[in-house]
Amino acid sequence: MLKIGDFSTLAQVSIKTLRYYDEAGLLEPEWVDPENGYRYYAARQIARLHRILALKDFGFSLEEIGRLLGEGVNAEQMRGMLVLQQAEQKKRVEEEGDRLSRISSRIRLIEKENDMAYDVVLKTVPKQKIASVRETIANYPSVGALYGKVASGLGPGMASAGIPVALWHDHEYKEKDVDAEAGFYLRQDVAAGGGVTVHELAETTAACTVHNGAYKRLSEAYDALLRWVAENGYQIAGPTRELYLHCTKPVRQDDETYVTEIQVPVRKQPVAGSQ
Amino acid sequence: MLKIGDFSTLAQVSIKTLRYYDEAGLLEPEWVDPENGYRYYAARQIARLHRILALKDFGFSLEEIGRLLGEGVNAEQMRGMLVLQQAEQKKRVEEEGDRLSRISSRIRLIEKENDMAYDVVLKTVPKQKIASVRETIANYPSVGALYGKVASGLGPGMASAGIPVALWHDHEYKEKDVDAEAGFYLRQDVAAGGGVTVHELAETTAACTVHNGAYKRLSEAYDALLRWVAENGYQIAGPTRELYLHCTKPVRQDDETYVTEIQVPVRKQPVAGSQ
DNA sequence: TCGAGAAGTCGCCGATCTTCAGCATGATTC
DNA sequence: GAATCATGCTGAAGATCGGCGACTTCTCGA
Repeated sequence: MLKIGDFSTLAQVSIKTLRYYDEAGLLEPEWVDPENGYRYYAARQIARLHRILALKDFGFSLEEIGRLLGEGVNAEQMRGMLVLQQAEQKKRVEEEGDRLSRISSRIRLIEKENDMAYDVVLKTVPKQKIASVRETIANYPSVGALYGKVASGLGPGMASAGIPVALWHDHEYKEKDVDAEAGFYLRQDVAAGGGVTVHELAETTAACTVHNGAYKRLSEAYDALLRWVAENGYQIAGPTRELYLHCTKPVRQDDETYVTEIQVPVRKQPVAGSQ
Repeated sequence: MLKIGDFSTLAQVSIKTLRYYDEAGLLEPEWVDPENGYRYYAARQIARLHRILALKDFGFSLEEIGRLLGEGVNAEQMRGMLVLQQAEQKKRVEEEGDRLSRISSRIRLIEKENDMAYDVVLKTVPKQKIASVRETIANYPSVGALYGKVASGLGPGMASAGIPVALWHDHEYKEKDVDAEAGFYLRQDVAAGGGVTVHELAETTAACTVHNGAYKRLSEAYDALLRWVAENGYQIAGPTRELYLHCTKPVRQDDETYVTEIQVPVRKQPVAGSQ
């Protein structure tokens, strides 16, 4: 029979923690003196304590451990729980590895540009209704002409139009004959017609960055963004979106107050060779 | 000028969070209406918000982010912070990988034994004074004879003797001529003499398991323990200790109430091939 | 062997850490 | 009149740690 202090020394677990485990029903002392409430442990109980510590290390919460130790869980059930935990742990390892990759990628970008440059953020973009026209246009800047078409096509529906957006459907950079879709996010449903299509963009995960400044330097943002996608093991999974968060009418290519968000839908590249 | 709700929608960050970031001085609205306190944001501020999100993803706390954004931190300093964070993240990735390895190892053990078997715990064993004799003995069980020598050598000093311990100095299993050290942990300093040495065992990290039962089955515990050491990429870094947490005098080889803790000092094996 | 002080133990309450989420209440705007 | 905005308080998560006052037990000297 060991007093809590002795047991604590033996097992390298603090007295506080032992009391907490007692209270939580994880490890009750072999005997409690009804006179003074002193807890007395048996050396044999260190085995159970070790099991608790091991399970805790595996990532189980104390509550889960309580369930695992409490009911008559046999080896087979325990194995099942461990396999589940193993799967979660694998995910965790992968996530932390990805995070490391993002940090490293950012460091490389700073070293290359010697500037804090662009912050790329992975976020889930919700589904979104859009009214747009899709055409093959001469080059990127000429997308501006399409917004007039959308506006006139919508007519009074323009009232529920949100921010202007462009979608680039090509899979690579094109000097000419660009497959472009231009339109407005919609706050409410609106009737299509007049060459304007209303449809819904599905929810997607996208790598995003914001470009503050003139359009002529937008390519720098693209550089950083595509670099990020490649370096972090993603692949492009849909048309790139450009959200014109701030611009003017008429559009000036060199207005430094413009704010543009670029979103590249991505999915994790099937791992090959990574652990 | 965007109201907080619009900005929240645009940036995919909750209003609560935006208010919190304002309060924390991380992202103050471009303008606050003094009349009603309404926060108004500029689209341009999404860039700063993205930076916050990116840094948060890198593992910085909001307080650290505040410092990184607040003072005039230049690209070089930012790089320095990121490199630090990268190092921490590398450690984290490694730790999580190790944890995964431990879970997998445990699953294999259960599958092999079809039993919950032994829980191996890695712990830091503090430095510890010990009074002992070291001799080459015929075989493992005959270590018992050494305790009498220690006891008589210590004489009245036995009063401050703690639990009996054996240290096995051989680097492998031996059938005979075992290099054994036997003695007692000391609660207080004690004079050496009479063939008994008093010295201090340094603090060490050890893989530990507890064997509840007779000594004749102690080898099962060793099996599990050594298996664990090998499977988790450790190597043995000192003499194995056996702590006799519960035993009787005289010793019986088949007493099932005995409790013995085995501690194998280990260090992480120099990684080769792992990331 | 007794007494005094030291050490151990008790339960309880709160702090820690971080990042919000929820709710109440009231003002304002569309 | 409904949605949006404000402030501000509380709670939540999880596993302890720290501190308090009150009691009990141990130890050592006289």
